[in-house]
Amino acid sequence: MYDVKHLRYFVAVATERSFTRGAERLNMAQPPLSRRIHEMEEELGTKLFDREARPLALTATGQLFYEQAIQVIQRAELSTAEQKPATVAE
Amino acid sequence: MYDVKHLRYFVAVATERSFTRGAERLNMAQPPLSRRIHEMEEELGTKLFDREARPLALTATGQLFYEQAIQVIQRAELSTAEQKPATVAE
DNA sequence: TAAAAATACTCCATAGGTATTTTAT
DNA sequence: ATAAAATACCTATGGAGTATTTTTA
Repeated sequence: MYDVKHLRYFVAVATERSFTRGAERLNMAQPPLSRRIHEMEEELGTKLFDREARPLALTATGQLFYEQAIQVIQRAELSTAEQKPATVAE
Repeated sequence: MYDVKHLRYFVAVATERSFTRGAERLNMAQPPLSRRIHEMEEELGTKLFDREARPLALTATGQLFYEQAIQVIQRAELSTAEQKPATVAE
């Protein structure tokens, strides 16, 4: 997984427990969001969501991945944030 | 900065202190690498490299960014690695 | 003047949109 | 029957390549 944007997609779906509402939150259409998640699952070789469940649920792997995704996103946000205020280093 | 791949590009140039050698290390051409770094700089609104210096040097901001980039990359590597050992939670 | 980096294009792959169908309740 | 997710198709943007032109030491 190389694109932090995709991690945000995953987190949106996980948070909303819905592709439709996740897409709304992300201001994008549902089909491309579903596809992105599918491709992430293929890339990882494992399901992130249990689509049988109602409402949509994370698999055990999905839950692990969720924790990790949050951390990568936070790390990435920090790193950009810290550049902005010309925090000129020593 | 959303693409971890781009962070790797940056790290390659910073490590090699050269766009040309960074591109070699990444098995890509020099021009697109230069462009990506430029776009990162634009996005951040600040220079990451001092191109006057030779060998090529990181700016103070670039050094800060380097530390952060390393951490994001490591975090991202960990998070994918941890999925693989298939806890294939159904 | 020789190296390294920057431009100027061209091309293609990826990602997103819309319309529609399928699937589960 | 309905609501949500998946599929099909189309388009657009971004990223990479090659060729070439600056740049600067």
